[in-house]
Amino acid sequence: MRSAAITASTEEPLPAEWFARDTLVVARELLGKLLVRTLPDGRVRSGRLVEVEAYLGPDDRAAHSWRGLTPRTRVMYGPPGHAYVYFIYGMHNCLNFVTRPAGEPQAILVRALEPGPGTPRASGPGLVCRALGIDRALNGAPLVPPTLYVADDGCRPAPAAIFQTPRIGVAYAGEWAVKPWRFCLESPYLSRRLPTNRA
DNA sequence: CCGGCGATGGTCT
DNA sequence: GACCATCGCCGGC
Repeated sequence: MRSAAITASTEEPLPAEWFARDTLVVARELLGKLLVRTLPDGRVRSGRLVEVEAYLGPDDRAAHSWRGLTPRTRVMYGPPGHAYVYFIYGMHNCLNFVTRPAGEPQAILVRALEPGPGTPRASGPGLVCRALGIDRALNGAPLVPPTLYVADDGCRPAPAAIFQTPRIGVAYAGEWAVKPWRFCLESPYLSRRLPTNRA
């Protein structure tokens, strides 16, 4: 496969329609794409996506939208190509990309990045948000430059470098807990090597 | 190296 | 008032 190193080649921001497709296809194709964040002071942080999880609400019991439309899940029901940012465990933010057309509450959680220049390690969903300076102020924001967006720089991971496991931390979700909807790229920056999936 | 657990507050019943 | 799509520390081996 092409080197996983961050390159300076042309970046093409992924449009909202790209995110409207089948969520599992979008999740797989997100691997190797660049996540770019411009901070309020103008500094840029970035990373290559190496670990994501698909949440296929409302049927998927592990998805926040399983219980339907609430103030928190409102953004999941909105149009694709937007950021769904939620706060958890009293101290961490988690970043998702909304997928599917409005009305279908599905999203993809960003779990780990291979950090780009000037970007701290981001091996875990809370750490991704800390590294990129993302909090709930960005909940509902469209994924467009320069604030926050996903770009295709031509990186095409070899299919053999991609693997799937059950999602992390959703053991409560019954049959949905074993769905192999965590998508990973072989990388030293994964949040964990084995899907321990503790409750 | 690993498993257990505390921190800390929003969300929903 | 229970639960939570987490993290990092600490102690035991």
